[in-house]
Amino acid sequence: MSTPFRKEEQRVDFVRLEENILALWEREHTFERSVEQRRGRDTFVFIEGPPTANGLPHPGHILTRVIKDLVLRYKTMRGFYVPRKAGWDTHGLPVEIEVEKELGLNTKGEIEQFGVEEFNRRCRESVFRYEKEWVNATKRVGFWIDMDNPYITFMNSYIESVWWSLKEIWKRGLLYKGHKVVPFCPRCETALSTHEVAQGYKEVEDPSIYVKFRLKSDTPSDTPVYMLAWTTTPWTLIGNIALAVHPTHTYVKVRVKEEMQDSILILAEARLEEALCDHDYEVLERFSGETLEGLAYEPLFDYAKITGGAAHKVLTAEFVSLDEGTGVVHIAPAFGEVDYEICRKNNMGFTQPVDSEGRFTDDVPPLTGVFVKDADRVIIEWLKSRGILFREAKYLHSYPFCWRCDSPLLYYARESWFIAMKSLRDSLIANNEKINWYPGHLKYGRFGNFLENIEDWALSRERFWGTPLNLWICESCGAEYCVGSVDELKARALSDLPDDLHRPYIDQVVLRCENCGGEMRRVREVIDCWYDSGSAPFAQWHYPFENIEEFKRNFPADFITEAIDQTRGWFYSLLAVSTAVFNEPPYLNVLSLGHILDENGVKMSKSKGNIVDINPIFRNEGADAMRWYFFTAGPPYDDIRFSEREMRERSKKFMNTLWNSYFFFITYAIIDQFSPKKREEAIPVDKRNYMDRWIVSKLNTVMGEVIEAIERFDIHVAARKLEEFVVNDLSNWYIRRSRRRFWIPEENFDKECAYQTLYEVLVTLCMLLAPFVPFITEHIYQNLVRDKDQPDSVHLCDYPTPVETVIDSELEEAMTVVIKLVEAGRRARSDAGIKIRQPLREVVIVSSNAAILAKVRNLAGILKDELNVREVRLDVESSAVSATDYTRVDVDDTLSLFLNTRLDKELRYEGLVRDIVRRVQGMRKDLDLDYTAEIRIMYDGDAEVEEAVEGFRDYICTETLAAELKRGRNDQMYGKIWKIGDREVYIAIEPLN
RNA sequence: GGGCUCGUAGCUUAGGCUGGUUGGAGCGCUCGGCUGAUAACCGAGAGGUCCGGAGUUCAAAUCUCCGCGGGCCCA
Repeated sequence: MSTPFRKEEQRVDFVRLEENILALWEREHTFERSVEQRRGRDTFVFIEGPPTANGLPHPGHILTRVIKDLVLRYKTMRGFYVPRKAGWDTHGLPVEIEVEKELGLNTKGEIEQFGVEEFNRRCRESVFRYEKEWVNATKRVGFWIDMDNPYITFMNSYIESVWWSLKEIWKRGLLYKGHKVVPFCPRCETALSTHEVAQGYKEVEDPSIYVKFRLKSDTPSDTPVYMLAWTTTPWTLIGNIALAVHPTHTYVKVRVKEEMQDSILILAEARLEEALCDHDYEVLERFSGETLEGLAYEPLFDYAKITGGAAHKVLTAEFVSLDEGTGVVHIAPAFGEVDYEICRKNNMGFTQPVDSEGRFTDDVPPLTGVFVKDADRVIIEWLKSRGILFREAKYLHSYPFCWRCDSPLLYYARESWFIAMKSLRDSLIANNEKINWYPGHLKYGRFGNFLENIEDWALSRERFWGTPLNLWICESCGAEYCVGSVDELKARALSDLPDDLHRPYIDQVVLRCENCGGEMRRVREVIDCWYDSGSAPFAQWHYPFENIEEFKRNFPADFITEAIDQTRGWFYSLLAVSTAVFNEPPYLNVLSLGHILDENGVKMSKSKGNIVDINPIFRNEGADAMRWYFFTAGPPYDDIRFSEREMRERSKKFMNTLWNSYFFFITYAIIDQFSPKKREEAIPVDKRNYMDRWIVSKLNTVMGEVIEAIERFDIHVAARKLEEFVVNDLSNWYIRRSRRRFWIPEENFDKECAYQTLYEVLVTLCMLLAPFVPFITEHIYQNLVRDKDQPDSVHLCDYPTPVETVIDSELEEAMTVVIKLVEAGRRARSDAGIKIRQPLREVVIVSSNAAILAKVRNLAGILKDELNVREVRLDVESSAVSATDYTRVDVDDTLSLFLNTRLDKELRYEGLVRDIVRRVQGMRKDLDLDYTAEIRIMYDGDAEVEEAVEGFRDYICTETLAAELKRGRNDQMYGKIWKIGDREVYIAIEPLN
């Protein structure tokens, strides 16, 4: 009879193993089959958060991918149908910036000169370049996802779905045009993302001026009263629309001595000292800020063309700070986001005296064409000459500069299209109610708070590479039309449609205005790429133009996961789009992951140069090692400090132990030609010995705990339970305690039980571990399971579920007690200075708790073996144990162990013999003998040695596979003189053949 | 500046919701032991202001507040 198992190397090359498994999966289409075989079952819907393909994948991306993979493999094994469509986020400024760098372009003007057509072609190309790296890493790490049919946000079909959804929003009147204040680089003529802004802060000195705004009064002859405001950007005064004070803080009216004359000023009481500096003053009145509300003041300049509302009034606002300035804030809606907001809330007007290059427009004749920062000096002089500059100083603060060209950024209002998310606030909150967040605090914490204070979504971007905003405006009558599909566009276009819906082609498409018959042209903007990815639930299906049923079956998603920074990113954009279009939550469970930090707990970033390269890890440690490290390092929702050393140690221990357990089995199963039985032919678990019953029971208990933990996304808990089982329960206890059962040469029932048990445990363990470490488990499974009736991949198996009938908690508890007693016994030996090899007469277990004693009684054999004692005695009280002969160790209040440490001649001889056997075994190993090789032994020593050896002759021969054992010396053999205790023993061996 | 979150031995961490024996474990270190699956394992030891401070309480790593530090998001 031939063995069904293939031999294994004791030291395995995990990297090569993984490469072989990758090839196997490829060859056998294992992934596709794992999905297909569940078709018709309940669907577990997952949406892949499309990676932004503008850089190489780093460890954080890998973490996200393996967590996704774990959950999806697990759900598949649990019987769900889990299709997985890959996705690529391909639009957006980051892609454009990469291309700009390559081409050496800096401004939008330069891009237009270069040609939008070619520019966008390169953007499209660059995205594919990075995609390759992603595909490789994704495959290598074992993330099973369908990358042959991905959704790609730049595809016409995707764009068409996005257009459709925007039209739905437009039809509901939720799409409007407004202004948005953005950080803007006047030289590059482009808005910067907050991320880019954050890169460019510098300490600079700016002017700090205190300006007097004269309040209007009914009688012009009155002594003028001024509001004293403070600003560090004098040029923005041209755009002043209002002043703001805090509603509840105390303000004062003071008489202040100035060089020429006294003046009456109003400012916050708390700012008096600092703002008035050395000036003498006299407080005339005190009042709260709200008394000032609505007062009108004289404009500083009359240049501004103000549209859409009132101007030059005092407003109240909570954001007014008393930490600096005067407590009176100058408000210019064109140059500050809070400024813009407060004006809008109070129906104030708007004025924009600056053009897109940061120069004053024709509206400001003396300054026309002057760059705003250069106007500061001029404006200060004007104010001074008019006597309304109260004070001038310098102010040191950090201010953002363009990371690319180093120009100071301007906060600058640009026209922008918005989605009125504020009006959907209640729906957003209601939909959030239906979502389970992991970790739970996000639901009402970071995310919930964000929804409570939601702002309208500034949707448009004045850029090139993005989904074109599908709005056409009539040149004659100003009518606005949102195109919701390609067909619609075709029907109204005056020319043929381009093959590509991107700029610049789409900009050529002119529509006939239904209103006046005039020509409609598209607005120039593209849309925020967050809207693209937020549309994934339907746009990946090209809904509603295709796959209507497919979409309905896959909405809402059961599960998504990304890193925590996506809370206001994709997690939000999904909810926002879905709420606006369907008024449904787009996902029901969301797992937010922590970030991967470097070894020192600092975020990995390009600029810090601390990004760990994952490719060497794949080459040296392998994917399973990395996966296991990520799964066990801590809760998935906490940050992980990535340490390669830690990763190696953590995974080595687990992977090696798992491998060695398997290797042990394979080695002996081949020797014994063990072949696995079908379930119905196997020896029933309850007929097997207690160790077998224990490990099976433990396995099933752990199984339950693992499933429970994964369902809660406590992946670290599940992984650690499994690791503990493999290392402690299986390897270090079950196999170590049971190995002699495998060494018995002849066939017997107990050995069969041991083989069957270890076999079953290993196979089941592979299934339990398959979602975590898919490579090694597949490899082991491939060798262990050869039956044609069984699935031919571990990933095609059902996830094991606990069998209640084999769980024996009594036995598990008993074993726990026994393990504690073994530890106590070892300690007693250590305390008494007697090594384990020396047999002892007895150990006495004393407990007042009869139930505990009963448990120990059944497993007393283990104590005998582990503690190397002849007898185990149980007693309810310790009085029968004499103090002199026994070493006592307490396990707890109710359980103690007494080790009899008295040695007689017989025990000493046995100890001596054991030492000799141990030396012989070591020498066999020195000679690299096969486990089954027979040997001849020569020994020499004093009379006691001879007496001991002769007394245990059979024992020695059996243990060392010796056919001959003689006293004497032989220089031809491999010999050594050993020091055992305080005597010398000569031992020599040679193999027989 | 604001919100959320994390902060336990040299390192990685359990426990924290539900306050209550001497705060567990792994790696590393020292000593001793064991070893024919296991560069593995076992025993002992050194190593902790549980980030700091205040409060609640008979009792705080745990609950509350205020700081400090890391992270994320937002200003």
